[in-house]
Amino acid sequence: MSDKSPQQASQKAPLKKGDRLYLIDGSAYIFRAYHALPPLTRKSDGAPVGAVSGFCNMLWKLLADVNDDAVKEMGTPTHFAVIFDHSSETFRNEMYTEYKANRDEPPDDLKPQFAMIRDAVRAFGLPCIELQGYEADDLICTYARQAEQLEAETIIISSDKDLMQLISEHTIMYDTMKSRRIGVDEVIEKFGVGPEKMIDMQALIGDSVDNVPGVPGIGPKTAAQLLEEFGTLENLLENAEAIKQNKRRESLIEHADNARLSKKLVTLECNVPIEAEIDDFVVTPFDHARLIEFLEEMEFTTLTKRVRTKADQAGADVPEPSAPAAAPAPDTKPIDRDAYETVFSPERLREWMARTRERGHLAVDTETTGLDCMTARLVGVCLSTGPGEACYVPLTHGGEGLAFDDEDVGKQMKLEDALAILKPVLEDASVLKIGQNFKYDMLLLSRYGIDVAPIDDTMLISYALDCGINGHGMDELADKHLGHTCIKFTDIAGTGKKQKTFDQLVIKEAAPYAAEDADVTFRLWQALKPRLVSERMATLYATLERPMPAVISAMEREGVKVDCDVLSRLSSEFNQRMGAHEAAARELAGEDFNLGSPKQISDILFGQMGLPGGKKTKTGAWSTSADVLDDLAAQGYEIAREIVNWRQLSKLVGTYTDALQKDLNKDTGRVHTSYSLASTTTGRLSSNDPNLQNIPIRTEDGRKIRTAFIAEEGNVLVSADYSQIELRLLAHIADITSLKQAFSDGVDIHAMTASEMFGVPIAGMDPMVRRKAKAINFGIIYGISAFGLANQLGIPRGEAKDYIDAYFEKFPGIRQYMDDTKKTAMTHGYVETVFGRKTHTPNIKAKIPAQRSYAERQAINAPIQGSAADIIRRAMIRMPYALARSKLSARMLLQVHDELIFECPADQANDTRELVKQVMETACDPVLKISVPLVVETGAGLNWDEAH
DNA sequence: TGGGCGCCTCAGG
DNA sequence: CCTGAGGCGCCCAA
Repeated sequence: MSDKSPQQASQKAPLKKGDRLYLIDGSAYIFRAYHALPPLTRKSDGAPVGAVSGFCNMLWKLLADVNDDAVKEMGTPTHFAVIFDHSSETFRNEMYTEYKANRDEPPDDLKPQFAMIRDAVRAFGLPCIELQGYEADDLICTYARQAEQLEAETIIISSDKDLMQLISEHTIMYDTMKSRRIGVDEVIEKFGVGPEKMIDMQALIGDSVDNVPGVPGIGPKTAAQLLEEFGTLENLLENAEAIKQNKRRESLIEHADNARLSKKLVTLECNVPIEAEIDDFVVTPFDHARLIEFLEEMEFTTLTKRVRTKADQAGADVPEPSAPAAAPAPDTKPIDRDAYETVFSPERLREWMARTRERGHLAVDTETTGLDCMTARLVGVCLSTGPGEACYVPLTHGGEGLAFDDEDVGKQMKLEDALAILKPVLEDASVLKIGQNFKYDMLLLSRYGIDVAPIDDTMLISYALDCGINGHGMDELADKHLGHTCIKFTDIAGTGKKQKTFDQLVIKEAAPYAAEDADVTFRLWQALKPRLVSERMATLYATLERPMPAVISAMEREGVKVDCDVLSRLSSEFNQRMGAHEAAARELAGEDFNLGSPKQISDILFGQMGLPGGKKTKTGAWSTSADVLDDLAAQGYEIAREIVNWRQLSKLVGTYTDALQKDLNKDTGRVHTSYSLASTTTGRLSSNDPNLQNIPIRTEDGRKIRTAFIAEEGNVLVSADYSQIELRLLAHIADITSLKQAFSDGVDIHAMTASEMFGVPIAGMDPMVRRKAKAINFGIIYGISAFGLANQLGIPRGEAKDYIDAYFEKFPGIRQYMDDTKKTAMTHGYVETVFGRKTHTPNIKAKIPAQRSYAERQAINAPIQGSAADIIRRAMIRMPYALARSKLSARMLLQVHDELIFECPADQANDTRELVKQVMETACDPVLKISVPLVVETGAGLNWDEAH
């Protein structure tokens, strides 16, 4: 054993005589569990988890079940570690390239489980041991031999015969699947020789699976007989001449070298340069909360229950683990910008990757030439393996001709070299990648051929925890959680027209800024991730947040095809008509003015022309909004009509027909919006650059814009939208029997509301009456106020109040729901959706009544809007998998709150519509039963207008 | 002169 | 109620 300083040693528990060291052969277990256990998938997202489940059950039994056969027989572990193979290449390949060469790739539904199993080990608070270039067996050998010298008992959990050479008086194996102990006697019984002869035995018989040659014609029986007679392999080979049987003798002589090589291959290395020591493996009390978080995330309900029961018995703090001792509070060094390394050589980068694999996690941040990740180029990569352990890897600084002098530019490693080193780690299922707004980096890296997985996103963790309390940008989070002020990008790159892109920065100056981002991201992860458990948001995060970056970045990268010619034609049509309105308005005003300026309009109308003003704006000016101008137009003031018409067209040109053409990506010929995953307080997404969630539909002119969104040749657009989802959720959440019945019967919900409120029959109903009821239904969802409804319907406040009263009279359950929701917000400070997403409502206790009412309306709206958002998220997360399973090549392109747009080959339109509908309608299954049917309507067409 | 920012208005759900 | 975008107009710095 290497010697350690006393301080370090005192924190450990040295292995001593009589202690029991359990070593799990993790890699072998994974394969066996995968094949032996029935396939099991996680309900929420269909991820395969069978092997993980088996693994967790085994760990739990060994560590916590006093009645477990193995533990009863072997005794409770004092030290415990799980050992994994690191990669397929080991030192054995250097002496024999064919070694394990015919191993197949693990099956697709096993691969993702490797990472999960490592997560499981960590969740159990156990060390996860692996080392580059060595097999798990070598590490096990090294540790077992060390334990042997200390006369401790070693229990190797495996049934691999390669490990049988380790068996001795103090070292045994245990096969948990067969509940079978394998000691010296068992080896002799099975192979006819003792464990000390196992190496020679294997060298003779070989192993076809691992490509160990052995000696042809010699099997276990013969080998045992020969070893019995000659003692050792070497002795046997030297005296092979003496063997009587012709075949056997000749084969041994001919293949003596193979036998010797085989011996080397099967001999385990017991002097591996280990990094973790046995003393570190001491079993410590469970962090039940951490384990439960993981198990819940995996949706292992039975085991979760078991652990909970045990935790309760032990009086453990679940779900509120608070004791500082329990919380992993690593002594975090303060942020030091000068301490970061700038990585120039592939060798150094490889070393960072080696450290990453040891840690099992890596914070990643990319630096690029711009904010649009569909056009930006990669400039550098920032990495952090732990707090303060960060580096910057500059790659393409000074890209296109140097506008400055930077001696470091020439030292940068080649982009493709760096990517080749990074890719295996970024894609390694056993290394967790951590990012802040990771969707951006993932999309960028996907353009460079790297699919980052698995991931955590600090922005989304913050969103799950603190929605409604603060924003979720890195600078704000760093300030709040780390008390650290980040360097702003504009501080180093300047601002405005002269702002530099990242590649134009001097590396020495850029590096601290860049590396800091990765460091901060890592520290934020440390600060925020444990809260998911203690605040019981782990499942929400795992099911509704964590999967989003991958799904959304795929959509963004896909983009949607836009026909520029259609947009141009519309632009000129609208411009022409605007000209006519503008001329008419000026004629009527008798002077020139800017129709785009509310201030000038107000001056003309309410000043010079003396028209009656309606509403005032927040700042006290007369409003010129559309409904005010509509009123004036209705009173016969033509100028108001002209202004309204001009404005509408101006909006369409400025925001859509002209603007969208600029958003066309030159490489793809498509428009790629960006979805913001954490900018709403309800769980909705928002779309920007350009916003494709507010493409007009309500007016005829506006709808023409939708005809410019088209499908690729031979394809169609498929649209699928939830019908009335928010009202349905209101009926479910507030538990309104009559509403639920109406939805089950499939009646016209607004007409039904009108009929109830005003006592008129549905058949032959006045459309105006229905319109009122519809406005009220929407008002209810928004946490109605008489003021708002009056505004909406253009009726006096008193009348609006009468309607609301009539509504509450007919649906008393809704008033009840509203009161209850306000109460919840008051007592808890938050409201939540059907899936447990929280929106915090800090203003609910505001002194100012207007502020408080506003907060109350938010509180009423958030659970409804948010539940709908959760449901469509679930559908989106499942969609890629569902499409693939149905062998459909449809791509999901857009989300507009209750609608999803796909593009698919024309001949798959019907199948796609059917599948999409099915997935969306069953999105709540199986965790939640909604008491109203969710109905999805679909359409298909050559453009978005036709598809809708 | 030009960048930054608040305001108003309006597109969608 | 939840959003994002564009234009205007004001303020401030260079």
